[in-house]
Amino acid sequence: MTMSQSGGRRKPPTIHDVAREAGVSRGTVSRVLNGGHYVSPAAAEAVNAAIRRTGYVVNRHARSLITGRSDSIGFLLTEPQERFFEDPNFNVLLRGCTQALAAHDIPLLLMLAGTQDERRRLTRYITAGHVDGVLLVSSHSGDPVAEQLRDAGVPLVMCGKPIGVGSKVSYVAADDRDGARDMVRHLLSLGRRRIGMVTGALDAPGGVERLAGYQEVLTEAGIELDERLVVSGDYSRASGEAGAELLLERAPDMDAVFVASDLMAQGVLSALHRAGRSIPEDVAVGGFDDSSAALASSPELTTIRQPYDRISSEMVRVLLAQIGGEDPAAVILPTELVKRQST
Amino acid sequence: MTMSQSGGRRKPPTIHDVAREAGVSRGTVSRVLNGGHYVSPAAAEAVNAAIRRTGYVVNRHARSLITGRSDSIGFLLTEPQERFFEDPNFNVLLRGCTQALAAHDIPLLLMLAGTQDERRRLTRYITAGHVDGVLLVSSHSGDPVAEQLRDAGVPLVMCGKPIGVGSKVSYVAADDRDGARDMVRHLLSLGRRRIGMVTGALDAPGGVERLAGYQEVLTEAGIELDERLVVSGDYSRASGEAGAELLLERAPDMDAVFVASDLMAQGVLSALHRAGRSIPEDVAVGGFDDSSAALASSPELTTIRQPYDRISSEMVRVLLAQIGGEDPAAVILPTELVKRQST
DNA sequence: GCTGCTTCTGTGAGCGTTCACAGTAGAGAA
DNA sequence: TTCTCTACTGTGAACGCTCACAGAAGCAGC
Repeated sequence: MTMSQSGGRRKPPTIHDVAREAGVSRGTVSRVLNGGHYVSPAAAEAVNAAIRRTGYVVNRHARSLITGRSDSIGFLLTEPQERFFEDPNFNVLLRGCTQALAAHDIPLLLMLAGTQDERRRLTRYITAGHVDGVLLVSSHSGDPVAEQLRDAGVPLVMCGKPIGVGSKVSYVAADDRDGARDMVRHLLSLGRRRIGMVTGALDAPGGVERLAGYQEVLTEAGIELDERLVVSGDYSRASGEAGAELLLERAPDMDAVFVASDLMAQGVLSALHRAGRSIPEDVAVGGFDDSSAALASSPELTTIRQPYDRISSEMVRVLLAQIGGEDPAAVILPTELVKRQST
Repeated sequence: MTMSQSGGRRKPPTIHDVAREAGVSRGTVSRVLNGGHYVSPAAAEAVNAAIRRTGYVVNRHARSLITGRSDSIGFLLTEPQERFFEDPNFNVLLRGCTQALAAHDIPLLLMLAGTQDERRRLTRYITAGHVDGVLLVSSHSGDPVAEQLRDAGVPLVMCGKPIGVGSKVSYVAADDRDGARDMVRHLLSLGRRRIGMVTGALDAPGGVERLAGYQEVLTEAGIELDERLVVSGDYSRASGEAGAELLLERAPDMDAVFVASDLMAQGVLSALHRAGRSIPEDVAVGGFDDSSAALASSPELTTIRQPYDRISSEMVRVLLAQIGGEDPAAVILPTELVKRQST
């Protein structure tokens, strides 16, 4: 067979070249390219052979011009830049989405909107139709961007439950409350009774739910809630450190802490070490996420695994469905307790 | 020709609408859009007003179809996926490039090629002309992808010096050797004489240069090189940990270690702690990168700062220049010693 | 007057696709 | 025969833009 050579090639082959090569018309080649219905087996075979021989690749711009679709989707992160630097979760999510989209041969456009200006610029870009849909990640939800995009009719899926409940925006989230429950039950099963908590950001459902799960299990166990044992954080490492210091001050007899993210738990571990507590003997520490931070900590962190791979693949699935005309959907995925050395 | 109005407005305005609105022709609008040369001030003003009034945004697909440019560039990472999860440097680079491109209103397509299959798929995608150029990140260079893209005539800039020296590929890198020299001189200035090293991957210039700098300074200082003091790593946290264990076994009298990346230095710190060494009293530890890992370590890491923000902006600058027809270029940026608690 | 030059403007063509539609061939039914 | 139906194929027109080119207007020099 003829090898596809890379001689003095200047312009790439067009659908016309393929048609001529296969001895058929443009229309037939186009039909083969898009599903292959109403094409005779012989023609399809000839076209495929011609495509292989010429090294033809469809010109996405020409296709987009007529279909009105861009066949690309945006990954929009509306977070201050430090969090993107610091938090491994974004990475995992970004990678998962990129791969899930790659399976559909859809490129991902990375959009980082740390500032107000960037947010405006990107919103305009998106609403101009340059992407077919948006995967939106933002831990402080109640984000105006989400509503703007939804109102502009842009297919949209958020990671984590958005704050406006009935707002008709798709989202995929882990079962935060259930995960929190599992962790606190685990700490109770180890005989701990003075269990503190460093919460996540409480302006978003994720943080609220994890706190609720903690309170729920303690109440069930007949343990009175002690507000000195709860401090709030914002998912950053620094807030974990500060939170632990505050807890030690307020409740020196604390024998366990449930921390709403692994990154914060890293900060908690530092503070506890500094205070001379040994882990898990004096204080057991439980995290949330099972991010790479959990393994990088010493001791390695017992944590609640969020199924990030499934979260990202579900986000993509729901988004593509929505682009295909389906209604917005909410997906809640189960979490899993991962026991390591810190408890 | 009064047929364009038909019920509720669905389609976005085109250049034609703007032209009619401004009372000029398509050509004039196009000229205003692309630089505004050969346009009278009056016409330019009318066009801009019309653009504002109609909310017109150029259709990039139509433009790309005729110009042949896609006005987007790819960020290609050819690394096994674990490294992308683990290493904060990629994040910083990715963010820097995204922002530098955003300033030119150029979207970034994220391309992750962990496997051979993905590499093939993405190479085809790129050579099909779907992006105007590629920012290539790969710590194990000598990457066949780089040569393939270069041979296909795709504008390309690598992060870090590629292994084939005269290979006519643009790259931007920090001055690895000089950084290593600074760090080792710093350790010497603290009175340390038994200085170990955990190297980076030695199949790429970055790792080799850092080792060379280390050897150079020791030799200058009249210290005999001791091969028991050098172990090789691969930039991963685990390899740092293993490396430190090996060093402790081979040279228990070691009083300092220079580690070729912060992430590996984290591993080194763990191993040293476990062995009961106090830092920096017993062993001083110096890292490389000044990534977020340096601050997340305890004690905080003395390290060599790579100017990632400048690296990314230079990569973008060089790439855009190359797309504009300029020759490939190499840029070497200076590093800086950052003193913290680990030395 | 004609010629040349500069600055500005409008027009037709065409980029590579998809889509709607018209057309063909062959099989089966009336 | 003729008509209908199905399975397939080819063709012209878009899609929204840029580019080359032609032309207009103004001005100067001869």
